[in-house]
Amino acid sequence: MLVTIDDKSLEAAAGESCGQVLSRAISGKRLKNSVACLVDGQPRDLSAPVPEGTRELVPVLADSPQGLAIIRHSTAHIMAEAVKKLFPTAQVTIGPAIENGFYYDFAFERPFTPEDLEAIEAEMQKSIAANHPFSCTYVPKADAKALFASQGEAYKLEIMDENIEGDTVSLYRHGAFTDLCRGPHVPTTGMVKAFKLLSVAGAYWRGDEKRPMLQRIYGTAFAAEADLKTYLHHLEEAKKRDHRKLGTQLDLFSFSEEAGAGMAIWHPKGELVRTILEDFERKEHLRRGYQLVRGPQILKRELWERSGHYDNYRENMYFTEIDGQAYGIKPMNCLAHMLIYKSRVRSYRDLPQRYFELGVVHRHEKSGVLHGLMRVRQFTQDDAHILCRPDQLLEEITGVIKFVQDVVGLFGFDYEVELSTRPEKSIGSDEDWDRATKALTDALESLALPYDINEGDGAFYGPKIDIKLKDALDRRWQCATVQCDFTLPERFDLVYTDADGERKRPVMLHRVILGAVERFLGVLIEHTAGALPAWLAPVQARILIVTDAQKEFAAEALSRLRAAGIRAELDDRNEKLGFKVREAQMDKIPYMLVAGDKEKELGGLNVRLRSGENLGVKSLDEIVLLILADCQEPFKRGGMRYNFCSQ
RNA sequence: GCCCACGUAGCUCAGUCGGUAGAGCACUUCCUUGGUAAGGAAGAGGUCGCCGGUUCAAUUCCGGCCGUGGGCUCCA
Repeated sequence: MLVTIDDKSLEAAAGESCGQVLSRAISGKRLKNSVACLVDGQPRDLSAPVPEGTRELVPVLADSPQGLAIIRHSTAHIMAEAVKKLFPTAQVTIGPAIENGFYYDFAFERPFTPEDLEAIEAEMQKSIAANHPFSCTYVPKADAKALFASQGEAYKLEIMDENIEGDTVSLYRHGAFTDLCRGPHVPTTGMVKAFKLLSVAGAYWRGDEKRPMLQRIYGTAFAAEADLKTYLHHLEEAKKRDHRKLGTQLDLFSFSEEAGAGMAIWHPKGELVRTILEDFERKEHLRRGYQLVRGPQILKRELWERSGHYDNYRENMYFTEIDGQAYGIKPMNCLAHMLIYKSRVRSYRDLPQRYFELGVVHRHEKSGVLHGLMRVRQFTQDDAHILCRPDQLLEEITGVIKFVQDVVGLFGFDYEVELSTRPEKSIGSDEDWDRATKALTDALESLALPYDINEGDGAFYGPKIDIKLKDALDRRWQCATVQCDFTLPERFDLVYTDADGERKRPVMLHRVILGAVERFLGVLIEHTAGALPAWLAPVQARILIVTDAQKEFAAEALSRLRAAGIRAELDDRNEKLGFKVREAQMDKIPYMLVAGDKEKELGGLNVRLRSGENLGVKSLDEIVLLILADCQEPFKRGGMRYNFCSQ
């Protein structure tokens, strides 16, 4: 795999390409599966000459992550070639590889249509069939600018002016198409074995909404046709898990054009799930020393002016007027929590104060960003504000992260952690920022949580940790977050009397665990494909009768299950058992309890799980214990306590 | 907010190159009492998102609005 180059072989390799040296050292087959190589860790074309001083060469295999990125980026070039050939007036801009594919942004006078995409694909196939080599040349920047200027490629000129330092640029050519590019690329276009163009969408030039809107064509490519098929199949499957689809199918929630965009309407089953989840949250917060509080839905505008929300967040807020007095509908819960803190004199002994509220907030999100339950205009945050002394910061942050870990672990999510540090525009002293950032990193490290750093992406008032969960289509949604805040305590003049009798400023932590109940449920529905764990399932058990000879027996069994606290229902319709099982399966009900003559005689019910497994006939007592144990199981595993029997 | 696409029965979708519409599931009634993913028959259900324009005539063409989807920007 790894080819070490000593001085002697480097001399022998003089004038040879990396590919030639590698082909001598490794089997031809392996080289055939390679799309590029790493020269001392740097990705390079196989056709590149071996640079002086090279110590090692490593082939990059087509199906490795790096290999896929190179294939995808090369496919983007082939796509740009096809677009320029079919639509000569289109201007090329940039076309990187991304997580599951690639895109290329074009400036063109009319929108691309699905038919255009087909034509582009066909044109790409021609280029691939021709098996053009990708070649790299280094030219003076001035020459490259002359070349792109002659082709009317204004965006490429801008990139050279603003983004490329030095006097030399690299150009990649295949067939008749030349692009400004750093590379590397696959050796020839024929190495692209499997690709598909997926969609076209608008995208701002340089991601700036004040710049022109370009057209972005998304596509994907894989090392082999089978991998592409698998991926496309995965996309289809993921769409079936879409929480918007399942929300309708399972009758959990809906949106109504009449009610308004971004306003979820919770149906009985959905509201039940929410209630169970919120009840769980209240208990877990109380266990961890939080206090339950509740603020008003609208507060006087002056308060929002004082907090800075009016200046910084006004476009996202809704306002109203009462008796000539202006009010703002809360987009956040912190203000009332601070008023609670201020309602009496606080001693250092009183800290930390941890105020928890399932706070309903309204935010005027731009219409284009609304997305099912994931992005709505009214939502409920599991919000808390912790007011503590600076010396308590580390312990409080650690406690919050541990809390998040417990909850995320309970549901078995994949997640990513990001630490965002001080942005350019920020307030507060260096000392405060350093202490807060250190507290956040110390907390992450003490819990051995891997994390990425988002330099300069913190809030203007303090650094933060974000935890992002993935949805069915691999999109990331921010859920939990912990933010340090020195500003609001300042603005609202929050103080406590310290041991030395001095009045001091507490630090405020803003934090959420689930984030928003709505978003979290959206992600959870996709994560579980709608088969919610038994403790959260709106209907835990459904009794299915075989004939109406068991109606009475089944009704009796139902009331016994309900008396034991099981959320059960009865399907005594005049339908065949197979039909009822099918419906119960589609409703994702964890326990299907069949009542036939046999069961009636034995005084029990036949237990079928939604996995299809049949546990045989069990007594009602056994069934109750079975379901309750199933409900407790995730909590036991996570070392949490949540008592179902007390409900 | 921006670019593009879409909006037909409760749900999933056909259809109409301008002459007011159809299927499956669901719903109601009847037959069927059937043992682990769809038994049968009949019936009912739509001002084709809303408002305007063009036209003898608009669900169909045009415009505006509302809503949804894929992205961009922004965020829990």
